[in-house]
Amino acid sequence: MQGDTSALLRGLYDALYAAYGPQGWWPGETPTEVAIGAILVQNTNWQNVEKAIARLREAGMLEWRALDAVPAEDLAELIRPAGYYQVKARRLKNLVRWVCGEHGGELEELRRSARSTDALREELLGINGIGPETADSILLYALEQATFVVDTYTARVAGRHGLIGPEAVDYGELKALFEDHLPREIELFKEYHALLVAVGKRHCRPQARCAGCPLECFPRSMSVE
DNA sequence: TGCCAGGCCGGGT
DNA sequence: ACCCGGCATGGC
Repeated sequence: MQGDTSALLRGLYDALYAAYGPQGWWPGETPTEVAIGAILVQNTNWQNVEKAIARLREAGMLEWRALDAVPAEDLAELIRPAGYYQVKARRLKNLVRWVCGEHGGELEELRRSARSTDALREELLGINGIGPETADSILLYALEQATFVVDTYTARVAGRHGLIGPEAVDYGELKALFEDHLPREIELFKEYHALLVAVGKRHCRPQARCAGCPLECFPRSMSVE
Protein backbone atom coordinates (compact mmCIF):
# COMPACT_ATOMS: atom_id res chain seq x y z
CA MET A 1 0.00 0.00 0.00
CA GLN A 2 2.91 2.29 0.64
CA GLY A 3 4.12 1.76 -2.87
CA ASP A 4 0.74 2.79 -4.17
CA THR A 5 0.80 6.02 -2.25
CA SER A 6 4.32 6.79 -3.38
CA ALA A 7 3.39 6.08 -6.97
CA LEU A 8 0.27 8.21 -6.63
CA LEU A 9 2.15 11.18 -5.22
CA ARG A 10 4.88 10.79 -7.79
CA GLY A 11 2.35 10.62 -10.61
CA LEU A 12 0.62 13.69 -9.30
CA TYR A 13 3.90 15.55 -9.26
CA ASP A 14 4.79 14.45 -12.76
CA ALA A 15 1.42 15.55 -14.09
CA LEU A 16 1.78 18.97 -12.49
CA TYR A 17 5.35 19.38 -13.58
CA ALA A 18 4.45 18.43 -17.14
CA ALA A 19 1.69 21.03 -17.13
CA TYR A 20 3.41 23.93 -15.41
CA GLY A 21 7.13 23.20 -15.43
CA PRO A 22 9.55 24.25 -12.71
CA GLN A 23 8.11 27.00 -10.53
CA GLY A 24 11.32 28.26 -8.96
CA TRP A 25 9.32 29.54 -6.08
CA TRP A 26 10.57 32.51 -4.17
CA PRO A 27 13.32 32.89 -6.74
CA GLY A 28 16.10 35.43 -6.58
CA GLU A 29 15.06 36.55 -3.16
CA THR A 30 17.19 36.35 -0.07
CA PRO A 31 16.26 33.96 2.73
CA THR A 32 15.43 37.03 4.79
CA GLU A 33 12.89 38.15 2.24
CA VAL A 34 11.42 34.67 2.14
CA ALA A 35 10.97 34.54 5.89
CA ILE A 36 9.36 37.97 5.97
CA GLY A 37 7.08 37.03 3.09
CA ALA A 38 6.01 33.89 4.92
CA ILE A 39 4.44 36.02 7.63
CA LEU A 40 3.06 38.70 5.35
CA VAL A 41 1.29 36.18 3.13
CA GLN A 42 -0.85 34.75 5.93
CA ASN A 43 -4.38 34.55 4.54
CA THR A 44 -3.42 37.19 2.00
CA ASN A 45 -2.95 37.51 -1.73
CA TRP A 46 0.70 37.33 -2.74
CA GLN A 47 0.23 40.42 -4.87
CA ASN A 48 -0.36 42.49 -1.76
CA VAL A 49 2.69 40.97 -0.14
CA GLU A 50 4.87 42.09 -3.04
CA LYS A 51 3.77 45.67 -2.51
CA ALA A 52 4.62 45.46 1.16
CA ILE A 53 8.02 43.93 0.46
CA ALA A 54 8.77 46.63 -2.09
CA ARG A 55 8.04 49.25 0.55
CA LEU A 56 10.28 47.46 3.01
CA ARG A 57 13.06 47.37 0.43
CA GLU A 58 12.72 51.09 -0.24
CA ALA A 59 12.98 51.73 3.47
CA GLY A 60 16.03 49.51 3.81
CA MET A 61 14.07 47.15 6.02
CA LEU A 62 14.92 43.85 4.40
CA GLU A 63 17.54 43.26 7.01
CA TRP A 64 17.13 41.87 10.51
CA ARG A 65 19.04 44.52 12.42
CA ALA A 66 17.10 47.28 10.72
CA LEU A 67 13.83 45.51 11.46
CA ASP A 68 14.90 45.14 15.04
CA ALA A 69 15.51 48.87 15.36
CA VAL A 70 12.39 50.20 13.66
CA PRO A 71 9.40 51.04 15.87
CA ALA A 72 6.52 48.61 15.51
CA GLU A 73 4.10 51.29 14.39
CA ASP A 74 6.44 52.42 11.62
CA LEU A 75 6.82 48.85 10.51
CA ALA A 76 3.05 48.45 10.50
CA GLU A 77 2.68 51.45 8.21
CA LEU A 78 5.28 50.07 5.82
CA ILE A 79 3.59 46.71 5.46
CA ARG A 80 0.09 48.14 5.28
CA PRO A 81 -0.65 46.86 1.75
CA ALA A 82 -0.31 43.28 3.01
CA GLY A 83 -3.38 43.66 5.20
CA TYR A 84 -3.72 42.70 8.88
CA TYR A 85 -0.83 45.08 9.19
CA GLN A 86 -1.04 45.61 12.92
CA VAL A 87 -0.92 41.95 13.84
CA LYS A 88 1.62 41.18 11.15
CA ALA A 89 3.92 43.92 12.40
CA ARG A 90 3.83 42.31 15.83
CA ARG A 91 4.42 38.86 14.40
CA LEU A 92 7.30 40.11 12.30
CA LYS A 93 8.83 41.72 15.35
CA ASN A 94 8.51 38.44 17.22
CA LEU A 95 10.43 36.65 14.49
CA VAL A 96 13.02 39.42 14.36
CA ARG A 97 13.54 39.15 18.07
CA TRP A 98 14.22 35.45 17.69
CA VAL A 99 16.70 35.90 14.85
CA CYS A 100 18.49 38.86 16.39
CA GLY A 101 18.25 37.80 19.98
CA GLU A 102 19.86 34.43 20.16
CA HIS A 103 20.88 33.88 16.60
CA GLY A 104 23.12 36.75 15.68
CA GLY A 105 20.70 38.45 13.33
CA GLU A 106 21.57 36.18 10.44
CA LEU A 107 19.57 33.29 9.04
CA GLU A 108 22.75 31.87 7.59
CA GLU A 109 24.00 31.16 11.06
CA LEU A 110 20.81 29.32 11.85
CA ARG A 111 20.92 27.38 8.64
CA ARG A 112 24.43 26.18 9.30
CA SER A 113 23.77 25.42 12.94
CA ALA A 114 23.77 21.82 14.07
CA ARG A 115 20.15 21.98 15.13
CA SER A 116 17.81 19.38 13.74
CA THR A 117 14.91 20.36 11.54
CA ASP A 118 12.54 19.32 14.30
CA ALA A 119 14.33 21.48 16.84
CA LEU A 120 14.17 24.50 14.55
CA ARG A 121 10.52 23.80 13.86
CA GLU A 122 9.67 23.72 17.55
CA GLU A 123 11.45 27.00 18.12
CA LEU A 124 9.58 28.63 15.28
CA LEU A 125 6.25 27.28 16.51
CA GLY A 126 7.03 28.81 19.88
CA ILE A 127 6.97 32.28 18.35
CA ASN A 128 3.62 34.00 18.65
CA GLY A 129 2.21 34.47 15.17
CA ILE A 130 4.01 31.56 13.57
CA GLY A 131 1.88 28.49 13.03
CA PRO A 132 2.58 25.26 11.16
CA GLU A 133 2.47 26.61 7.63
CA THR A 134 4.53 29.70 8.31
CA ALA A 135 7.09 27.65 10.21
CA ASP A 136 7.38 25.08 7.45
CA SER A 137 7.62 27.75 4.76
CA ILE A 138 10.51 29.37 6.58
CA LEU A 139 12.14 26.01 7.20
CA LEU A 140 11.89 24.86 3.59
CA TYR A 141 12.41 28.03 1.60
CA ALA A 142 14.63 30.08 3.88
CA LEU A 143 16.50 27.56 6.00
CA GLU A 144 16.80 24.80 3.40
CA GLN A 145 15.31 22.11 5.59
CA ALA A 146 13.57 19.12 4.04
CA THR A 147 10.10 19.71 5.45
CA PHE A 148 6.84 19.65 3.51
CA VAL A 149 4.63 22.73 3.49
CA VAL A 150 0.88 22.25 3.71
CA ASP A 151 -1.52 25.06 2.88
CA THR A 152 -5.15 25.48 1.90
CA TYR A 153 -4.38 24.58 -1.69
CA THR A 154 -2.61 21.42 -0.62
CA ALA A 155 -5.66 20.45 1.41
CA ARG A 156 -8.07 21.24 -1.40
CA VAL A 157 -6.12 19.34 -4.02
CA ALA A 158 -5.59 16.41 -1.67
CA GLY A 159 -9.28 16.31 -0.82
CA ARG A 160 -10.40 16.67 -4.38
CA HIS A 161 -8.19 13.93 -5.69
CA GLY A 162 -8.72 11.44 -2.93
CA LEU A 163 -5.34 11.60 -1.25
CA ILE A 164 -7.21 12.00 1.99
CA GLY A 165 -10.68 11.13 3.16
CA PRO A 166 -13.59 13.58 3.24
CA GLU A 167 -12.93 14.28 6.92
CA ALA A 168 -11.49 17.59 8.00
CA VAL A 169 -7.83 17.79 7.12
CA ASP A 170 -5.32 17.65 9.89
CA TYR A 171 -2.17 19.58 9.06
CA GLY A 172 0.17 17.02 10.52
CA GLU A 173 -1.43 14.09 8.77
CA LEU A 174 -1.28 15.74 5.39
CA LYS A 175 2.30 16.80 5.97
CA ALA A 176 3.27 13.28 7.00
CA LEU A 177 1.59 11.81 3.96
CA PHE A 178 3.94 13.67 1.64
CA GLU A 179 7.02 13.36 3.80
CA ASP A 180 6.64 9.64 4.38
CA HIS A 181 5.97 8.67 0.79
CA LEU A 182 8.40 10.83 -1.10
CA PRO A 183 12.18 11.02 -1.13
CA ARG A 184 13.13 13.67 1.40
CA GLU A 185 14.71 16.03 -1.06
CA ILE A 186 14.60 19.76 -0.49
CA GLU A 187 14.24 20.68 -4.14
CA LEU A 188 11.45 18.15 -4.65
CA PHE A 189 9.54 19.50 -1.65
CA LYS A 190 9.98 23.07 -2.84
CA GLU A 191 8.73 22.33 -6.32
CA TYR A 192 5.93 20.07 -5.18
CA HIS A 193 4.41 22.65 -2.89
CA ALA A 194 4.77 25.35 -5.50
CA LEU A 195 3.09 23.17 -8.11
CA LEU A 196 0.21 22.43 -5.74
CA VAL A 197 -0.28 26.16 -5.31
CA ALA A 198 -0.10 26.65 -9.08
CA VAL A 199 -2.83 24.13 -9.79
CA GLY A 200 -4.81 25.17 -6.74
CA LYS A 201 -4.97 28.80 -7.79
CA ARG A 202 -6.22 27.90 -11.25
CA HIS A 203 -8.50 24.99 -10.56
CA CYS A 204 -9.19 24.46 -6.88
CA ARG A 205 -10.42 27.83 -5.78
CA PRO A 206 -14.05 27.97 -4.69
CA GLN A 207 -15.25 29.30 -8.03
CA ALA A 208 -12.60 27.84 -10.30
CA ARG A 209 -13.59 25.28 -12.90
CA CYS A 210 -12.12 21.82 -12.99
CA ALA A 211 -12.08 21.91 -16.77
CA GLY A 212 -8.54 22.01 -18.03
CA CYS A 213 -7.07 20.89 -14.76
CA PRO A 214 -3.98 18.78 -15.42
CA LEU A 215 -5.21 16.40 -12.72
CA GLU A 216 -8.63 16.04 -14.31
CA CYS A 217 -8.01 12.54 -15.55
CA PHE A 218 -5.98 11.57 -12.52
CA PRO A 219 -6.99 8.37 -10.71
CA ARG A 220 -9.55 8.82 -7.95
CA SER A 221 -10.32 12.34 -9.02
CA MET A 222 -14.11 12.00 -8.71
CA SER A 223 -14.45 12.54 -4.98
CA VAL A 224 -15.18 16.12 -4.04
CA GLU A 225 -13.80 18.03 -1.05
C1' DT B 1 -20.05 44.79 -6.32
C1' DG B 2 -18.92 41.37 -3.28
C1' DC B 3 -15.88 37.73 -2.54
C1' DC B 4 -11.52 36.07 -1.80
C1' DA B 5 -6.50 35.62 -0.74
C1' DG B 6 -0.20 30.57 0.16
C1' DG B 7 -3.10 31.78 8.74
C1' DC B 8 -3.04 32.32 13.37
C1' DC B 9 -4.56 33.68 17.89
C1' DG B 10 -7.56 34.12 21.86
C1' DG B 11 -11.69 33.31 24.10
C1' DG B 12 -15.73 30.74 24.58
C1' DT B 13 -18.25 26.28 24.75
C1' DA C 1 -11.06 19.08 21.92
C1' DC C 2 -13.48 21.91 18.69
C1' DC C 3 -15.68 26.34 17.08
C1' DC C 4 -15.72 31.13 16.15
C1' DG C 5 -14.78 36.07 15.52
C1' DG C 6 -11.18 39.20 14.62
C1' DC C 7 -7.58 40.91 11.92
C1' DA C 8 -7.42 44.54 6.51
C1' DT C 9 -5.79 45.52 2.00
C1' DG C 10 -6.22 45.29 -3.06
C1' DG C 11 -7.59 42.71 -7.35
C1' DC C 12 -10.88 40.46 -10.25
